[in-house]
Amino acid sequence: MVKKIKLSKPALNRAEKRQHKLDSILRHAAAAFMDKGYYKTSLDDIARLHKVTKPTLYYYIKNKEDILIKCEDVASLRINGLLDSVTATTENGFQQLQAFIEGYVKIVTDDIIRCHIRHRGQREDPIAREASLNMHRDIEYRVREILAKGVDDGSIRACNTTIIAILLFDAVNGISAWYREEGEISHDELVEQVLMLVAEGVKNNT
Amino acid sequence: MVKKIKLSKPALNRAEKRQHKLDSILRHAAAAFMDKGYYKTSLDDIARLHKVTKPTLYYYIKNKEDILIKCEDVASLRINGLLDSVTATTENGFQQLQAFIEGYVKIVTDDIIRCHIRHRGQREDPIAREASLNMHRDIEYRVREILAKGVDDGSIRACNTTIIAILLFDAVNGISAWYREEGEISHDELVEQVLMLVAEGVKNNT
DNA sequence: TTATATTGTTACCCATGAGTAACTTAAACT
DNA sequence: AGTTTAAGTTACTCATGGGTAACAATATAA
Repeated sequence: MVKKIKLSKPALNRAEKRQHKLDSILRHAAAAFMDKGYYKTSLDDIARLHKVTKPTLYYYIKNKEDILIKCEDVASLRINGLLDSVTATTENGFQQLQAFIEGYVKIVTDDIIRCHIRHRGQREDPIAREASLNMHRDIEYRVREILAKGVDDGSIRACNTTIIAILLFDAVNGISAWYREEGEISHDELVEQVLMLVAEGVKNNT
Repeated sequence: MVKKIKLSKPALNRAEKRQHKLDSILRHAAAAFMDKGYYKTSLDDIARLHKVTKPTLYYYIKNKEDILIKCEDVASLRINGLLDSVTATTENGFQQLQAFIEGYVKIVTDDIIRCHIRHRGQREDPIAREASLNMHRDIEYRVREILAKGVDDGSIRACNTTIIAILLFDAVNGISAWYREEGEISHDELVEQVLMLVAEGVKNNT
């Protein structure tokens, strides 16, 4: 008889497993929210995607809205992480803006980011609502700061950085609603077109 | 005793009155949808805004979703009307694009237009959903045609008109979510900034 | 092996809100 | 005037779905 090897600690401890489960729930939920919208997605739907029953979800989340909040936390980390790395360089403002857009177009197809973009500010709890709006404002503000830096160092023309930041951010956020990686348009072409628009506009000056 | 003057036909006949009531319902509904979102707005809420009771609404609308559909019809008429007048001129593509953006920024603060932008495609009935998406696609297509005309006549630089049309359209549609006429930013400043971005981008080329 | 905390289940409660039936009041056209 | 149509009301039905209580199974630790 083969001697049983005593298994050392399982590959993943409880906390890690729990975290994985939560991540999976958030992913499934975000995908469902993007597919059918928040209100048309029931907790039973989400539970089914995750192959558990509804009450089990409550072991990982506080309530339905908490899913949205947790998704947003993940999205916030990723977007702010991108902004951190972009603004940490010694490049000029315009180059940082380019880098941000490139990075943003890469992550904007992720369901959790898409979910955040589509559902931000849609909270029933006024505190959660405020937090969501503030989080978005903070990000927008950081984009504005990049523009301001560019205006300052001369790489970006003088403009109302508040307005321009919102317009640009809305344009790239919009990508999350229509762009599909499997579709006709390649990622590179998309980035190229966005960058050209941002840099030069559309007017022909030749 | 004063002789009673026989009143001639009332100022508004029934069909007109009915139309006015319907318009008012749509307006109230659109405002409520923008304030709280479609699903958080009950028919009782809308009825209350209109100072009637819920069943009365059913004299004017088929069901809740029908409100969204009727709002969209109004929005479609206005946006396509703008596109009609813009494309009827002999101006070049870039000038037509400018004219469209100017006109669009003017109407984008209207609750019914905002409601359409926010809720397009969000239909339970698959046929209504398809209709909503097609309507939006048609408009987007017409913007693309303006760009294509501009590329053709040399007023707009060569670009992927499909992508650029969506990006620009998303940027201006986004305005409906944040711009308030009572706010800090004047309408003229907003239009100026949008047109500058569209024309020249943000890069400083001096 | 046994005790304990962790996951999970079945079966329910209950608030909400869309939609309807049946009835009342007001207006308009002979 | 009286009849008809429009417009509105009160009082319901009923499906949906978030959330919970109470119980069952599984895994970890002693």
